[in-house]
Amino acid sequence: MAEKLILIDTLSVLYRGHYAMMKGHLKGTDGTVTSGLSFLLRELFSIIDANPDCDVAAISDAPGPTFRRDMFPEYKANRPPTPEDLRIQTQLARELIPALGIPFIEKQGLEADDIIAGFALESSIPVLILSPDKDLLQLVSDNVSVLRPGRYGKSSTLIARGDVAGIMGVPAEYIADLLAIMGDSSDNIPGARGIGAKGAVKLIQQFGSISDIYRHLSEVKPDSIKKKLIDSREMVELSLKLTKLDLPLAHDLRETDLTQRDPDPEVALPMLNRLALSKIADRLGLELSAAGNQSDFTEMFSCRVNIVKDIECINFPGNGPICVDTETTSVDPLKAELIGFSVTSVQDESWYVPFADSGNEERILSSLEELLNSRGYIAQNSKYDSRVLYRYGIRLPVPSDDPYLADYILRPDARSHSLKKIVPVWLGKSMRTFDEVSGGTGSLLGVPVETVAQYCCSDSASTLALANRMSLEFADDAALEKVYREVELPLSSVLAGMEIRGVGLDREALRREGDLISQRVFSLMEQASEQTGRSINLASPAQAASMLFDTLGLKPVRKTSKGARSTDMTVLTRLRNEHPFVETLIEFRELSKLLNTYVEKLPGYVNPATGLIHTNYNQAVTATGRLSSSNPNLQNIPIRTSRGREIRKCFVPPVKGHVFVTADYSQIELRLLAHLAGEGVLRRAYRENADIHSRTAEAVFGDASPDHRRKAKEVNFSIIYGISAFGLARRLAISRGEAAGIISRYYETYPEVKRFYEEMVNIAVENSEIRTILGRRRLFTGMKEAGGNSRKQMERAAVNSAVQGSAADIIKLAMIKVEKRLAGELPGAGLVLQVHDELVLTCPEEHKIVAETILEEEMQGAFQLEVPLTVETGSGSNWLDAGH
DNA sequence: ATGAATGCCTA
DNA sequence: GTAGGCATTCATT
Repeated sequence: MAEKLILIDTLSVLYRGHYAMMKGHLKGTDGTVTSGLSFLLRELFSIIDANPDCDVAAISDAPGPTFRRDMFPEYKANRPPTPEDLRIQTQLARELIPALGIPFIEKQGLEADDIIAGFALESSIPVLILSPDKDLLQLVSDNVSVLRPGRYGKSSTLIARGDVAGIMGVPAEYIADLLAIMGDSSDNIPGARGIGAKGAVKLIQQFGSISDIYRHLSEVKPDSIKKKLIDSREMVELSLKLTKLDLPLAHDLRETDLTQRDPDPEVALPMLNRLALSKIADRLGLELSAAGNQSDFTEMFSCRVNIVKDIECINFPGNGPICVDTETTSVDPLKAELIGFSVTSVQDESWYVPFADSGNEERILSSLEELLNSRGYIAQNSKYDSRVLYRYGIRLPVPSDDPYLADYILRPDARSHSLKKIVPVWLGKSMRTFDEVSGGTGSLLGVPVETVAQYCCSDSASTLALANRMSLEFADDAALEKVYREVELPLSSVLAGMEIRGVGLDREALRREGDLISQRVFSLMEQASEQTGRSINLASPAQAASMLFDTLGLKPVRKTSKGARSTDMTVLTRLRNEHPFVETLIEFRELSKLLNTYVEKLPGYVNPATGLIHTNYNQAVTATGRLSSSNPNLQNIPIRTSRGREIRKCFVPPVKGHVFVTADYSQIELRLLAHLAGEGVLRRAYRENADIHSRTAEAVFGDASPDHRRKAKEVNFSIIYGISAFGLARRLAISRGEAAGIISRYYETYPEVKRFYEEMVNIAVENSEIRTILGRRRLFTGMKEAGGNSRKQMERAAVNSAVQGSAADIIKLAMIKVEKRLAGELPGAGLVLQVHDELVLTCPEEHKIVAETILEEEMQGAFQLEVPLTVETGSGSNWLDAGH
């Protein structure tokens, strides 16, 4: 007797896969589109792999009419004909699936849903249904779960009894009722006219089933809903017959043998071959006849696995750092519960320690902390593990290696630096994915400990192997190795600390500000309809364009990249005096941005356990070496407008009695330009502590009037972005000719800047890379071949990378130095925020002067340049007041 | 539900 | 003109 019955909603999965994979447009050797089929087979075998002892049936709709059509002729009547690509794939599935040894079932007059329901309801063993379709959620029970296939590389989700209400709003037994009320346009199920998903959920939550609702019709609250229910009664009851899956299993199907059989290579191989589905063939151990198909098969990474209760008494071979990998319940380090971990000390031997419910948690943790601190440690994306372990009381030193960061330094152009991606690159082996091991459930909790141990040990063993392999790669590039070992590795500990400390959010103040802003937003919406005489969704750029250029007759200024008439800020600014509605739209845009992005989103990021916001600093995403911040992004908190500043005010120190101390580099990128370009005039100006924008204004315009100084400031910034006459013209709202004149006068004033620009372009072309002041690389390939705008764009990026990347290097050095000093001199203080040229720390109020001094000294002294680095500091009880 | 398009916040 | 993250709309899935 099998342990589990797996039912595949074949066509739904195939359809979903076909659409989800459209981009790839997988094709067989004869051009047959296979996106959906390939997705279906992948999902199917990944479930089978995860459930070794299971019965399986691939269920399909039979062609031809169904009993539902007899009952309701319009059923599924509004469907467009199946696209040809899909029709072919369904036919292929009919032939291929049985040949692969998977029972394939369809029956005239029945839909797949009915057959699945029949099997599921009568099964005596647990049932797992693979389907993206929400209709089938009505079958979920203690015995039946639904697995939704992952979309676009995301992992699949397992929906068990307790999960349905969370997803759909009502428990499984009411799903059919829910669908019958809300209707379904794709199946042409009518439902109650005028009641949508939200209304239907509300009704069911309040009254229960459809018959309950109609029994209590008099109690239904808004009369409008009551009337809709009365009007649609017949349709709703008919709809329920269509949505409800309660047919008993047909007799002839009851006898079907659902055990898996051996594949039939005679039929399957030629098909797989023709369709170029070699991965599927590999999986089945079938050998494809065509030559060359084996070459993409790589050996799986493997290691010896020991499952142990504790590591206390183990003598780990060697004396180098220990490689560790944790398995947890979440990718979010604040939610993650430790399931277990593995340690590897040499080569390919690993120890796995199950942690959760071990009954021995304290001893395990203390022995792990002792081991990692005495020998040093290595981990893939160590910041994650160190944050998880921090919550268990473990304090870790700076990691000795982290292949995630090493790969970012060695292969800055790689899209992902994840373990699964880099192991094949560096070690030539492939890795089992998390999804495969979790059986697509997204969780390791139900997975046998032996499997988890194997997976976890492979991770830590491969991480150690990577560290060793990648160390060799650094050997002939001392500068690059320094960036990795002396900047990125120590910085990862600094960032972990910053994320752990978090920042406070004054939710009360934020809510008050939000109330003010939304009041104003409402009145702007009214104002808009008065000004234009029509109703309009101000949030829609398309509607805004139609209003401005069709209804109000204003002249379009510019096209968007896709040819639509642009309505962005630069356009609206020019149209400002043409019609009062423009001003209304501008203010609406500002305020709705603040509301949607900050006021309404930030409170959701406050961690319930700490009461603080813990952002994530990503250390391996940007092209230039900068950090980025996400969930939430704290590097784009408003500051320019007065209402924006009110939001910044709501950020407060994480500890009572503390203040924020901020420090930012003054014009660090322009100073770096002076340094890197060796531009004597600029250098002298900075050494004399001159007002650089005024100097530029005098040189370029002949005087430093406020307007000329402002323009000169823009010009100085433009240089850093890789100047172009076109861009500067747009920025300053002047003609391209005038902009070109300004640029040439700029270059006459600072000739070395022009030379520097050309030098950077040359280096990028010749070496296919640009390096920062510390030697960090960014690759520029194909510049020789590129022409026109694409070449120009690469040139600007190359110049900017040298400057922006070097600034990133320097502030990273400063962060490491600041944290070190704080740890020694002001324990209790610590960095909390970095915004590219600004650092923010938190410290007790009485230490703010010392803290300012430390920030200033360490930031100024982070790296010696030919020009001074200057820093402006401030302190206060919120982020706005701490700035200046 | 997803991704492209558009737009806007930061340095 | 550089570098990011993330919001909504809208069409397509």
